[in-house]
Amino acid sequence: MDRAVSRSFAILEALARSRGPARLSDLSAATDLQKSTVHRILATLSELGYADQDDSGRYRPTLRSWEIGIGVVADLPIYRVAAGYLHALHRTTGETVSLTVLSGSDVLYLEKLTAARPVRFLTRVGSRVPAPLTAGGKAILSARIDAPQLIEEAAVHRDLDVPALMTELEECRQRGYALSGYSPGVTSIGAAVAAGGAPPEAALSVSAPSERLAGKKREAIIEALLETRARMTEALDRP
Amino acid sequence: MDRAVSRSFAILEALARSRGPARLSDLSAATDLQKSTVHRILATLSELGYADQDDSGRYRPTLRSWEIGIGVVADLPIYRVAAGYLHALHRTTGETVSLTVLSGSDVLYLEKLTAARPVRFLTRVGSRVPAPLTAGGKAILSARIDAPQLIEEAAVHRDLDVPALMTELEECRQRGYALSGYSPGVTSIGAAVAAGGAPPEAALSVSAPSERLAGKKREAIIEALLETRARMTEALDRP
DNA sequence: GAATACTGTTCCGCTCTACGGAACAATATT
DNA sequence: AATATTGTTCCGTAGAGCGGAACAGTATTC
Repeated sequence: MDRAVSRSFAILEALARSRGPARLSDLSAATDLQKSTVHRILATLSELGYADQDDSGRYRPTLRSWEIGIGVVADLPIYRVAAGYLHALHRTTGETVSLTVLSGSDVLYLEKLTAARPVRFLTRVGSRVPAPLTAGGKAILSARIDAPQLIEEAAVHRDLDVPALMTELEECRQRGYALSGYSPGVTSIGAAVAAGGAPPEAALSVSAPSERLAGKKREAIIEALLETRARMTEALDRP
Repeated sequence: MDRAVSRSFAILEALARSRGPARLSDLSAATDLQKSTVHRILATLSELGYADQDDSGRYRPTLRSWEIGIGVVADLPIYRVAAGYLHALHRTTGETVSLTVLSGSDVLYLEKLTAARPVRFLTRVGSRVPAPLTAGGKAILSARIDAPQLIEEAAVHRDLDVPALMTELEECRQRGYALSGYSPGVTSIGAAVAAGGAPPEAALSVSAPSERLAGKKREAIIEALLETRARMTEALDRP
């Protein structure tokens, strides 16, 4: 475990986490590293183009890490294929649609198209939410009942009741989609997307204020969601 | 210049650049580093959550760098403020709108809302294009005539005629917006956005097939663009 | 199916890098 | 003016990281 490498990423992460420019001393405190060490590594990061120093001596991260990261997602088959379907789903439903992927016990928001009448949403693209709390996460997990340790870990992570979650996931599996409402007043409907026969890693979801997701409209949205999921899965399997 | 740190980023970049999973030997060749060195650093990167190894032994970057990067852009005032204005501009014009920032001699595409009737576009979010070739880049540079070395460097970088570029930029400055058509058949109109009296770093632009950008519609788009720029600048200056 | 050419991985002695405490100059704060 | 910050530099020393070679496993080849 290369120490300097590990430390450099710790510093970069601390730099990105700090809103606005960060001071050397703060970074030193945040990472629990000697000032001289942080200084030297920051010099290296600056030389590599990952950090910058303003006139007052404070440091900020550059867009370099973003460039790399965006290249990584752009290379994901799911992401590449999803764009068109997300837009279509957004257009037909008129509501907020999201693309999420499973990352450990969390779900990661890869893309989101916000409704014209937007929901008070806490999540933004790039944010993590515990999988069992979201419609997309439940949809993915429900297709993974064959891997109970995964679900158990996700549940324990959040002090959730494992048997209760299991039965809910089983319902989701039979129904073909998952429901969620961890943000009060907001309901989400999610469906998992699998590629090439492998267990699903991603999910599509539609979110809206609960009162807009009732009756006929709700049925229409579920139908559009499942239809989109089917066509997207097909597109992913097509080489 | 910490060697291991520098090397670790070189490896991570090579990993991100390689489309699909990368083999150790290829990374070793690409970075011109000993196999054992690459192996050790990859082990570190994996432990830190930046890389992953599949069953066949090949390595892929994780979404970790993306998470960090997206946090960095989300923290940019320009990015945070822009979202709403981009959508509005997209709605009124019906065409592709982009938000770019200057990065060295290039322009970096931060955000893009694609038209329903999309243009055959080469650029995607996260890509770099030499500033003097784009409407947004010209718009930014035209507001920087006070810093000729910046413009000169950008021009030389691309073997462009410096005096010619200078006169064009001067025209842009007087007109208030920049034009560009480096992709054949596609015209873009760009306007620079400045914050807090500082020289502009970012630009808004509208792109469409040249034939759609003529006559009255062209005038309307320019008006909408300049109006949006004005309101966005105002919003940026409001604390 | 044996032989070859790759993989990724492990080992280990030597070198030099990265470390961290202390002193530094330059600002803020009191 | 005095004090407490800041970021920066210096340098002797410990040990981290290096790289060559040998390793085991898997495709490829003949």
